[in-house]
Amino acid sequence: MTLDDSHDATEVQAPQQPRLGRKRDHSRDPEILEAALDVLAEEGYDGMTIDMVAARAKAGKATLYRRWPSKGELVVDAVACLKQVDLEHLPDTGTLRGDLVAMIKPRTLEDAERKVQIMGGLMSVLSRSPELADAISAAIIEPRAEVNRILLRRALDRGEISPEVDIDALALVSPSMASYRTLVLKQPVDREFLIGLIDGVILPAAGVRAPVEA
Amino acid sequence: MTLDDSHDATEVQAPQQPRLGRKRDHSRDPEILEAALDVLAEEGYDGMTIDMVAARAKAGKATLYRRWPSKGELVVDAVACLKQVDLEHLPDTGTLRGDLVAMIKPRTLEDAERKVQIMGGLMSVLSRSPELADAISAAIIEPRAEVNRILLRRALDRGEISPEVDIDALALVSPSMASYRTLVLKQPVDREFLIGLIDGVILPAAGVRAPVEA
DNA sequence: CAGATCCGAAACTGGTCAGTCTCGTATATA
DNA sequence: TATATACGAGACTGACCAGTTTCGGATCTG
Repeated sequence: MTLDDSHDATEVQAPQQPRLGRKRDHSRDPEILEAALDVLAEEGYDGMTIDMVAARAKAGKATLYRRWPSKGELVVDAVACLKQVDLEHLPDTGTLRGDLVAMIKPRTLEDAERKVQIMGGLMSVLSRSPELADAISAAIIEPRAEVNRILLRRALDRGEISPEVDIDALALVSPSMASYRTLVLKQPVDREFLIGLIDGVILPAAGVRAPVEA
Repeated sequence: MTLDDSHDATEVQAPQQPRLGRKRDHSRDPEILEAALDVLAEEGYDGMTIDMVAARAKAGKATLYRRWPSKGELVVDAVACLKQVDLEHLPDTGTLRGDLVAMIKPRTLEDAERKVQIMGGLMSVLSRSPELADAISAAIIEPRAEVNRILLRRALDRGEISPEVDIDALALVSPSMASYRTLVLKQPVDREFLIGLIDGVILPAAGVRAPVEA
């Protein structure tokens, strides 16, 4: 949304002639947005300053304001630009447990942790800014839930889990517990934790029979 | 901690002579701390100003600084003053489900919601202030987990759940999902949600047989 | 009533930060 | 080489806010 009518589409990928010179061109937008996300994850919304973002992107503060009218809109854009999980290429191993375990990849864990940190840094602003709340929801919250819904629905179609299971509710178990563990308990969401979550909570709640005795 | 060596113990409950005059006395500490918690829950740490707290407590800003050296310490004190759950008088109905359901009381839900809001408002500051992180942990996070651990341990002793269940992990399901629902999804943690959580997730994960067919 | 104490109100100080503006430079076109 | 554009750097402005100080009034003590 905030993205459509602004600049990204035209400028970010504008080919022009990328000269030999270092990195100027036009449109350093992606670097700036990435810098904003980094600062956001580390400092939170209120702790983030425009100077921090500019410095990290090695850009001038004025450059940021040439592209975004305010800090708030920059952040909304940055969040909206978070790369999405590819819902088309989810693991399909034939079992719910297989799919869930296949989702555990170092790359995915890092990505998820960063998003959770960003979400945490924006937590107290969510109530103040519906725009931002929508951006976060669309970029982080919904996709994560949707992945689980898809895997659970497949398991349901396969007859692996009972039709009485509340898929929508169950899809939120992993995002909830991972966020809480990262933001509140400050503990790592690693493979061990996730396997325990899958075998100890999600599969039993889904009514899958043997929680796998190794 | 930050409480012990300061003032509360002597001033908060100092009887003195509560004269007929309106409400002066000495030690409006409780009102001030309550005001701080209210503002905190509504605005978050960075959104909260000392003037807001003073205004809400109908006190002068100087009065706050006469008692606390900084905003940070005021907040730490306020959080530490949150009234604790009484771990001695938990429901004991004879079944895990009975105990968990008995924990659902309007009073408790309100109290929990406020604490979660406060936690959310402090989320982005947790990394910057270990003191505050400790206060939150001791006042909000640990007690909530401990309640569940106690109920689960009782169920274990009763033989109601299998010894293989990871009680510590399971005790975090409810706090995690309730926090996520409140702070991220902005949906109410009401009786319906909690019953669904108990019957759909916690009891199955605990290995309790019949999830109760009404 | 006289002195001491504590209060709330509000003025004040200093630092920080969002947002603006200027300027010297580097690039791109021609 | 000349012109135009967009950049990074950084000075600047104005608002806001933590923390301090002042002051007039109300209460308690004697």
